[in-house]
Amino acid sequence: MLSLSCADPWPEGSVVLEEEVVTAAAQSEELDLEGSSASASCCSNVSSVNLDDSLTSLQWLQEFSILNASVTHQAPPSTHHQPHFFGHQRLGSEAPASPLAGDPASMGMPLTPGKPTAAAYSRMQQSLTALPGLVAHGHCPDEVDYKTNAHIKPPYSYATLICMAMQASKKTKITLSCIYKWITDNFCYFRHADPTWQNSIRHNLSLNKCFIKVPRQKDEPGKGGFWKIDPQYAERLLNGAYKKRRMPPVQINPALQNRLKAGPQLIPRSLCNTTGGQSGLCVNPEAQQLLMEFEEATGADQNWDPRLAEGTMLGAWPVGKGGPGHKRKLASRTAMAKAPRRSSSPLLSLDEHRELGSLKGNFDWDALLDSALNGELSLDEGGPLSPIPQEDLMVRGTHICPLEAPTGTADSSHVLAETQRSSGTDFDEETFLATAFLQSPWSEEEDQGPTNFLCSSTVNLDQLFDLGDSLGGDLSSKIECLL
DNA sequence: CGCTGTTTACAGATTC
DNA sequence: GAATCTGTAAACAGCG
Repeated sequence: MLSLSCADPWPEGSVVLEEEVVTAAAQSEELDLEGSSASASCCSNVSSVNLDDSLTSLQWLQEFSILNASVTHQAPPSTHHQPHFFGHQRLGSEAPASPLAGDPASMGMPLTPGKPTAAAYSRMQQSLTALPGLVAHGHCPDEVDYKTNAHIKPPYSYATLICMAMQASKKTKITLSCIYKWITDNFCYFRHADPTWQNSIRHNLSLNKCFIKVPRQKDEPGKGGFWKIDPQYAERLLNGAYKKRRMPPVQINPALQNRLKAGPQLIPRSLCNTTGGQSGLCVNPEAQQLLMEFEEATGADQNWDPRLAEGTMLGAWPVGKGGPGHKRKLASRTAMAKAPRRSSSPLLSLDEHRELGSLKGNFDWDALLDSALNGELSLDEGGPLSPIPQEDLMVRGTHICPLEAPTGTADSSHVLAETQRSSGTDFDEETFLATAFLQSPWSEEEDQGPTNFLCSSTVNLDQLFDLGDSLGGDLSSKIECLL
């Protein structure tokens, strides 16, 4: 059974206000695509300049398109949800809505804009319309809200997911259960999926040299150790981050599928959509109808892409010869149907709940992309919340020295330019952007208040955390509270 | 007992 | 087609 009903870490009502989106969209219109405005940072400039050069520079961004089968038929971007590539959509400034509260995924409800979604992709797409030839796929995917869409497997590798979780944790190290927690919180798919993915996570952690195990101190309670990203391999991982990985067109969560088939009584309460006065009412025929409509729409929209065309709806878990693990997954699904295994553990020990405080819905794709492209992220800053010690940051053999300028605008381009010069020519934007991505704090509340000091300063919070850890967990907790 | 972590094996996808 | 990457499955041991 689902044991994640406790995983609603966000206060009720912490929804993303629609007007926030509108405001952000309006703000975005003030930013020019050329990145020529003063407010548009150098990163925007860098990106836009290089956009003409190579598709690969934004290939990792196009990753957002590969699983767009989930279609919401939203109004054109020119209306309400104004796409904006370089603008700010500070959704993260609001505590994100709980992915479990009114989880539309279980019903195939339309996807919500904003949050861990491909909304940024939409913004990018519109921006890219001015850049002929860059939109390789030639389609305009709507938003895939991975946070609430349980039907579509996120197109990210497990290593990337781990990396994201580590980033979101804002700590240098993170426990396995926190990784689980973050993934399930931010990717609805995994909340409903067979927990074998956790095995893959563990496998990845153990196997991938990018991840270093940090043994738990003897006096530290809890199970297992911590994990962190090895700076030595960070760049390699970053290059892999968002690297397109071919995935089955639509991966309907089999566990969810089984529950849907089994009937509403099997749908956990946490998955019930409580909106629209349906509180407590689990998946009803109407909801299932919505699911069917969703699936039909998905199938219809897959027509544009032959790769997606073979995707089907319920029962279409990796179809044909494609799809990883299609052989054994069959048996697995069978077993799953018999007993939808779900981690019975609460995933977290009590002492880790505090640790998870910084994981609460911090993942803001829009802000992430915006930050990366606005130059808020910079290699020089090391990112106040970067888990990668800035002094260790290597980009293809080039040491990125921390600069003194606290803001990553012109300095970022400087770094990039310097890097390009020093490393020859093969430093690409993907690396830069991906690096920036991983250096980015998930923008949220900490944008205000005391955090401003930390964020704007050159203080390396990792070092701070390390210091805090060395001095005692209490201090570390206090530091975290400041964030 | 369940979670954590390691290891092995295999297969599909991607890259060169 | 080989190498590599990634995902999946499973067995096993250690630990709390």
